[in-house]
Amino acid sequence: MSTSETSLSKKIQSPTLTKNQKIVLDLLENSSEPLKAYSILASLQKEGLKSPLQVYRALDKLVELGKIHKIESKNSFIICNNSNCANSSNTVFAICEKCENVREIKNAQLFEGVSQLAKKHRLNVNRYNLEFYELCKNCKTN
Amino acid sequence: MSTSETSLSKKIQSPTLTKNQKIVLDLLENSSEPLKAYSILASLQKEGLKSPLQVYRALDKLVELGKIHKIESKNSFIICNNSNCANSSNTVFAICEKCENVREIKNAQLFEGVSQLAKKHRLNVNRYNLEFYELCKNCKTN
DNA sequence: TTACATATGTAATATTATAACATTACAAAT
DNA sequence: ATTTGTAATGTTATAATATTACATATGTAA
Repeated sequence: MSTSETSLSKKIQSPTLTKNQKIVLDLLENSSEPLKAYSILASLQKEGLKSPLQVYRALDKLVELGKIHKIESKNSFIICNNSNCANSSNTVFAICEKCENVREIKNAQLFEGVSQLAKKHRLNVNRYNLEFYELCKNCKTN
Repeated sequence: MSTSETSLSKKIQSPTLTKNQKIVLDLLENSSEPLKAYSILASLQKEGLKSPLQVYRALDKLVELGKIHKIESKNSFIICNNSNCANSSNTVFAICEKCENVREIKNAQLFEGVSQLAKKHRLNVNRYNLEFYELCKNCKTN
């Protein structure tokens, strides 16, 4: 093993995920919609998950790492599709008022705009969570 | 009874609250912080409330009327201190990351700013909920 | 009066989340 | 190689939050 490899093999910002974290992240990555903790548990029982706590612990960690987000108003979790999140941890979602569909909005200008607004109003904000309620395309046409 | 009185005595936008709604609103009005449903229940048992459902029903109605707001990330409810809410139903909160203190921000320009941002980014937003995470004054000095 | 919508009371239960505690895995330091 | 510390795990039990279901009452408009 070369010395150079050892010094580089340790990635600074992203610790390797543990088994439970990996399978939970995997499930969310392959889901088209936010999932709830107990539904994750049900789906992953065949992979060995046995208790809610195992799920919640994995979820907590993944949120902390910015790999997923919690949709607070729905008690559910969604994969992060935004490379910025690991850094800023700000989130913007559009939630359909009818079908409850959720999509994360990743628009650097919008992010920045909200931050600027906060600054302008003398708010010393570490991070924020913005939930826009709309009528999604599908629901609008139907 | 004069005819004029009958025609005016019915206020358009604010139905009279029922007993349960009134006592829940009262409690929130006199609270310096957001309250949780079951803590409201405990506080109001002497007033006759007996079941969670009575509390949740009153809360739902009050939220619908814009008299209170739900802080989604904390499962708690806070009195609305913003005369705009009945109309716009947009909400902006500043939440302390340390002590969990919550204050509602009522700044028409900020409200409008966020709406403008949404519009600018082609989002057709009915209403929004914005939660700013900060370190509050108290926590900052300590 | 009838009919309707809305609110109520009550019990049971569903859903979401955490506490407590014993154990294991792994990496860093010696 | 062993010790030590931190984080993750497994498991049981339970706490906290929220809703379903159903019977009854109340207010209001036709």
